[in-house]
Amino acid sequence: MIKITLPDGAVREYAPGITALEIAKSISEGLARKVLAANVNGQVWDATRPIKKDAALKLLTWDDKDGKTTFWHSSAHLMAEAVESLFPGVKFWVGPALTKEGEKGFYYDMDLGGTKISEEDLRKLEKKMNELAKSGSNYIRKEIPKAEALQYFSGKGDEYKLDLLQGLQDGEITFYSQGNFTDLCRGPHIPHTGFIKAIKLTNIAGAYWKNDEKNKMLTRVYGVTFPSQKELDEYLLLLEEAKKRDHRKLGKELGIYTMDDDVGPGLIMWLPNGTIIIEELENLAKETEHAAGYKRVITPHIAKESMYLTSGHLPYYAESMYPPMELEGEKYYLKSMNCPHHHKIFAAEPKSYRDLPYRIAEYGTVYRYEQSGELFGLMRVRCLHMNDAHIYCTKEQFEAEFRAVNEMYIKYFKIFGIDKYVMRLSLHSPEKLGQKYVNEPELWKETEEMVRQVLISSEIPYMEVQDEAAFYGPKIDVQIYSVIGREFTLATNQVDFSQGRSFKLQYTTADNQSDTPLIIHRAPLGTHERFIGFLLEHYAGKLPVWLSPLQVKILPISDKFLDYAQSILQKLKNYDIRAEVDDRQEKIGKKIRDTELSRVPYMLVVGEKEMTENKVAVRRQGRGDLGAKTVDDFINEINIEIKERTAE
RNA sequence: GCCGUUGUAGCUCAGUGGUAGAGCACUUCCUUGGUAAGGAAGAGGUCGUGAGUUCGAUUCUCAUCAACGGCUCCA
Repeated sequence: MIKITLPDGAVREYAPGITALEIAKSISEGLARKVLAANVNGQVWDATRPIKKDAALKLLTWDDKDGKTTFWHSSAHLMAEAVESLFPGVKFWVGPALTKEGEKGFYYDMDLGGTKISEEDLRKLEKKMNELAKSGSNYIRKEIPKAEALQYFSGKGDEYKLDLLQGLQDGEITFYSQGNFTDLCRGPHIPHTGFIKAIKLTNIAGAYWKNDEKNKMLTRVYGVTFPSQKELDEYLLLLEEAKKRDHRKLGKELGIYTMDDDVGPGLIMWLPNGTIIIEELENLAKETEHAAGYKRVITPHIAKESMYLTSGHLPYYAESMYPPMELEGEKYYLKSMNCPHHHKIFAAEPKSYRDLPYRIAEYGTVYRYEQSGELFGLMRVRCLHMNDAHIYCTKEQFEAEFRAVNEMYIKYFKIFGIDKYVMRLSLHSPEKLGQKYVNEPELWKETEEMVRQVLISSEIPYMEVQDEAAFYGPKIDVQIYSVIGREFTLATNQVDFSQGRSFKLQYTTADNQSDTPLIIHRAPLGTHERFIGFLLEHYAGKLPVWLSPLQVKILPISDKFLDYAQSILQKLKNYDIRAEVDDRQEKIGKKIRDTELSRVPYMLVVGEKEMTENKVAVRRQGRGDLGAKTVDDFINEINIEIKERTAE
């Protein structure tokens, strides 16, 4: 007999070779009907795989992350079976479940050999999958010797699976079959296809083989499945809801920004409403930076080629810059970063250690030639306005400065109520030294450790990622997700041990020597484009009062009270409160509805009663009637909310 | 840049080988109405752009631009 330890600590004895599914049955039939897979000694297994030795066992159902992953991976196999029956001769690459935060479903990459697949085909495939699922075929695991596996796939002329086999050792190769479909697969799988009750193939996309753009492009079909139609419906509804929060939709609805074919792709024009948001953000940045000892500077949008040779941008990042324009025999580039200009400002006057840390800030406009397929609303654009600053400091000052920058992030995030983010320590890749990264192996190690120590001692939770550093040094990135699940770097705090030397930046030390400062590049508010895109989604368009382009709408009950409404408008304007009167000849219900939908935070309803008492009936967007107040009381309260930048 | 889809009024969308339609928004008039849609009339589009097929193209074909969904990329 073998001992099986369950998650609650209970130990049960079974005959060797028992499966997780049989164990589930021994506990309860109901449980057995839900088991998708099993965690055996920390590894996810088929629920139908015999357990031969003592083990810790956790039964996995739809409620477990690993249960879902197994379910979706098995769904990918089911889809492959359907594809093979509709498109004979198709060759498959890999078909994993989606595992990233917030993602649901699976895909399968395939080579259809020139056949194009359409939306219509997806519907046919769904139908086929439903048929196959109903048959309830078991997923059958088989261990196969490598030689036999090689023979099988070379017989089929399947170069993709042969390629996968190359990386596998004899003895670790398994095939899985269900119905008429057999695939090289590590597994695990759910017991049978009958679990898959609701199927939706979501889209067709191209994907480079092995994620390398030099390779052939395969066809990728995405799909999502659920154990019940209800869950699929809920999921689709959720997607619809997310679309409503998409910053591109909100940006249009709220009159934040526009783009135009004649201006060019990725070039944002900020409408008056968007410009108000920008001005408020810049005011916040100015106040914060002023308090933290930064000085503001302004630099031009272009510079000569020679500066970008010095900075290292041209050798490392020419492809991401707009091509140069030639004037008077010189090449000029649109700037893709502000740092070189700022370095020149540092160098403009001799510096001593007494001048350090030297902190200069600018909402700098930069231009980046992003690939056309990468552009994405406000989140990925070609002209952006960075909340940029550079701190030039000594090695001794570095830690305190770097820490202060992190603290500034956190202060900002509090204001915006941003609590879902990931701090990412972005490190270099040693094998890319001299290509993607400046070739200074020792300095890389040293500064990476320095940054890590700041994070650890500040007790900031973070994750480490290789090959995400800037070319001049490691950085801390703050990662966020758009409503449709795309990941972006919102803010960044970077160390630069390289450009100070490239630009021959110097300061005089206390013992009258010369030294090169370390540089911190930081952008806690990222760029206006990405930050406002993020804020629109974060607040679902309901911006806090201090950021709202229009803060108050005055709604007279009828024309008779227009004068009174105008007098209130004047008072609000005296306090720089952004307000308008709705002077349309509409009923109050209509005015309220329209104002609610346009997400103006405060509505002031004024009629006979309010006019005689010199009051306003206050209504808060999304919350309804708050009752009557005197105009002065209302002004005092909203002023506090604006000045304190209250989060909601 | 690559694969795929889409492109009709300010917005959301319908439609057709014989030069276009709805709802909302807009304008005017009636209505002066107390907390999420009062009524009527009107104006508004060379159907993304260019070329081809055709007696005739917004509709079919090709090219091009842009947007969208992915891939690659993201200093």
